[in-house]
Amino acid sequence: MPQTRNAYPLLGLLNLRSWSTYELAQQVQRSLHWFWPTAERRLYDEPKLLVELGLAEATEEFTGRRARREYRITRAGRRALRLWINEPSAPRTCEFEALAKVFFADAGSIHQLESVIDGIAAESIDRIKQLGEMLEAEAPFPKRAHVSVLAMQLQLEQEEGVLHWSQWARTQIKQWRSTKDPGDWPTEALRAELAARAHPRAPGE
Amino acid sequence: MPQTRNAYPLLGLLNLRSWSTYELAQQVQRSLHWFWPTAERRLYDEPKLLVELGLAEATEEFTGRRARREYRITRAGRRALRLWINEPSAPRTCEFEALAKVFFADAGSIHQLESVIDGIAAESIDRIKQLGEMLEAEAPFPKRAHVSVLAMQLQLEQEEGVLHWSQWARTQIKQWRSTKDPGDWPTEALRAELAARAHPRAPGE
DNA sequence: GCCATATACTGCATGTTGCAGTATATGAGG
DNA sequence: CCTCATATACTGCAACATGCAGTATATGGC
Repeated sequence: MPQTRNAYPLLGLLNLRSWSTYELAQQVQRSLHWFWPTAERRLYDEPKLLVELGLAEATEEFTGRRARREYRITRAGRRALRLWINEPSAPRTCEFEALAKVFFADAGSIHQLESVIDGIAAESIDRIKQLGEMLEAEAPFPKRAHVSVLAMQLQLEQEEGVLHWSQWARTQIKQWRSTKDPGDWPTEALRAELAARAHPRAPGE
Repeated sequence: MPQTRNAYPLLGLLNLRSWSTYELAQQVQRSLHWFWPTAERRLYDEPKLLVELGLAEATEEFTGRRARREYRITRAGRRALRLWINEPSAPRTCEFEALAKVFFADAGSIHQLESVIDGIAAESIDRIKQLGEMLEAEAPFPKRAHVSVLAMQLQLEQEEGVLHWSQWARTQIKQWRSTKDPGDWPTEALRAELAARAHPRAPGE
């Protein structure tokens, strides 16, 4: 079966309709990218690999002299897609450079930390806006609205969570003397509160 | 300045103390991996690149005949780290195979979807547990507890968000006839609710 | 006609990953 | 003491992913 990381997500899109490569690239940017980021460069080679494996078919079409490859899923492709759902999923990973900067904030100044946090806020506001636009636009696949809404619920909540955290963090660091000295900020109490949340215990325990 | 993606996060760790490569690899797994996932294989080459750039220094030490390289940050390294904090951060990305499966759930069955969601729940429970253990263990860098707690607040909240979503999603799909037919599930009302959340409007607007 | 942008790609150097392997040290158990 | 599993400490390498720059043709506005 497919060896590359993008094979199944791409089969997922091909299962919705046929696409030209350029259209695929655009659709990946619009929807898949939120939870399956990949370089556009790959999107021109990967469908060809699917064709080699019999999971997709390609036709070449022309606009004047400009060629375009259009891909369509095969029955074997649909079957592979269905089986993929059964397989254990890879652990979730998140690449968050700004949070790394927060984690190493004591290497810089409070002003720098403020900027980083503001950047985090701005990004989540922008992503929430983008999600909003997608939710309000005419749905490209109306019959799939229910699964789309199910997934977007999580996407939106994650973005809201990041935004709320950034607002909270902004208020908290105001109490710090410096990035190296939190002054009277209740570090220990917050640590204990987080620990309790991570280990829910019965009242008597 | 450094060309590789791991340079600055590694400098961040080197700024805390000196490390052998193996120790670095372990520490990356413990802390950085949550928001800066990288392959262990890289951790043996990258510090050498930092040394070449004058951002770190290495000493070779021995346990009997077994060699070990220990790395320590330089002043230039500290400066580079501080400047990194000022640079625009790369957009956050999240690789979530299970959510991709949810997104393409209509290619499979309700039972498959239930399994995927249960897997999501199990993973977040495990990660919350791990965070709890970290919060309760003796802090490796007590003087940095405040920045650590600040970052972990976001980590924990994201995990809780995923867990809550999975619980909610589990109740919702119970109402679906199939992954292709949500029956009377209020798709449109939920879509509208999400849209409203994504576009906060004043009451008169 | 010109030009900016869209559509539709590809070559390629560089960076990243996963895996399998090597070498030495350590400690438990027989 | 010996054996063996695991830890410590790496490296080689094939395959894959990425970013970037480039090419070619189509489109539409001025």
